[in-house]
Amino acid sequence: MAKIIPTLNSTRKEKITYAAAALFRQNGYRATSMREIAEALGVEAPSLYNHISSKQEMLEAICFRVGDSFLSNFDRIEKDGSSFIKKVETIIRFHIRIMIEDYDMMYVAEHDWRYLPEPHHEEFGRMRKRYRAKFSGLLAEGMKGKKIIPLDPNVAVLTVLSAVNGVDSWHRSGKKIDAASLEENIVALLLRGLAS
Amino acid sequence: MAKIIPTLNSTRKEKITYAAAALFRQNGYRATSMREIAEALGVEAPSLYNHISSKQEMLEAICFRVGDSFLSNFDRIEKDGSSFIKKVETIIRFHIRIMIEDYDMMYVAEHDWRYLPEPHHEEFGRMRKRYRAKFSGLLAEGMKGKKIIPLDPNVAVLTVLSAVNGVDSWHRSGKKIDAASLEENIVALLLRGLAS
DNA sequence: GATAAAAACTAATAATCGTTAGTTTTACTG
DNA sequence: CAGTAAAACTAACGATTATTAGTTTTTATC
Repeated sequence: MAKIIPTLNSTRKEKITYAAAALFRQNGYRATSMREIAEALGVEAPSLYNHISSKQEMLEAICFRVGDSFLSNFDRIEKDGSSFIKKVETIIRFHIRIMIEDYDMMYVAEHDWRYLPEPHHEEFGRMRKRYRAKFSGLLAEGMKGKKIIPLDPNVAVLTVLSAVNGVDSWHRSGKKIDAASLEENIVALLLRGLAS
Repeated sequence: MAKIIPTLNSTRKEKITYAAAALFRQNGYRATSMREIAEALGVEAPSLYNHISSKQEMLEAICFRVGDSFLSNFDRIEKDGSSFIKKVETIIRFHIRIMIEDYDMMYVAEHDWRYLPEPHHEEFGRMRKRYRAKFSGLLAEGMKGKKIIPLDPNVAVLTVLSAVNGVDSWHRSGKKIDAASLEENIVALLLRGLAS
């Protein structure tokens, strides 16, 4: 009955994907039914199949959009000519911003990529690994040049990447602090530590 | 046919819960069927119901065991008479150790508590909130006494708690570093920061 | 070795899932 | 306003789910 109205910057397929991402984040991929996605769009479930080919396809679209975004951003920063510590800071800030602005998709890519069907699951796993290796390499370089505390670079990457996921909790708990302060606080903590 | 063998420190019910926790962590609560849990124990699915009353009950047991453990540990540390910064460090180390030693249950409590049935879901949410408030209060106290960098204490807590979840990635990726070094690296990063 | 309790089994339930087939309604194009 | 394509609909499919009922096997006690 009710039609999914396409707009200039959002096709019908994209509208469905966004609605799916929102529900996947709230309830998880496996706990979200096609009927629920359809209901959120004011439509019956089989109608969705005029625009998408499967539930899995939506998850793929979400995960790889996020993954591509991170990889291409990293490459851009790597070549921007800024100082080492500034590069690290820019990468961290990028993570936080994506977490704030594209929360649904970012969250789903992080939590539900394990439900990707098998050629894609392994491919996404490799993407994550490649990203962490790049980041870890950058940190190792900075440690050599004494620009950074000597740590195991792999552990440092895992910890930093997990830390920015703290934005997740911020999203759900009242938001008593604005996005800019949130970003500054996280960056300060990761670069300078707790102890003074 | 095959019986679930109880041992001294692990009743049949606990054995089932552990097996369930392992599978919940690997595949997620909703993606894990009772048949899979039974198969992991060498038994048919309906046999499980001689020991547990539902799938949800297992999730409850897992979540609240973890939650209680964290809260009681925090109270113990709070009263142990050590210095402020040492308390913070001890709490962080406790998180990391639980993450290493009770990985399955910790992971499930963190990721799947949203599937708790409703009186318990809200209760667990309150437990998390209470824990973060305690931790946040401790940090705020340290900031007042200049023992710690001035930050928004709530953001600091969210970031620290998320950071220790980085142990998660360590679990899955080859473990080329031992648990003790892992702990030292994370503690150093959180207390002193990346920049030198 | 008989008896009773514990714990396994088989069979089946109703509910829900993603998806397909076939049809009808809506919206655009001439 | 006729014709066509897009997008909605209803009905139903086979598969899977957690769980129950009822029964048989195993284990422990005397």
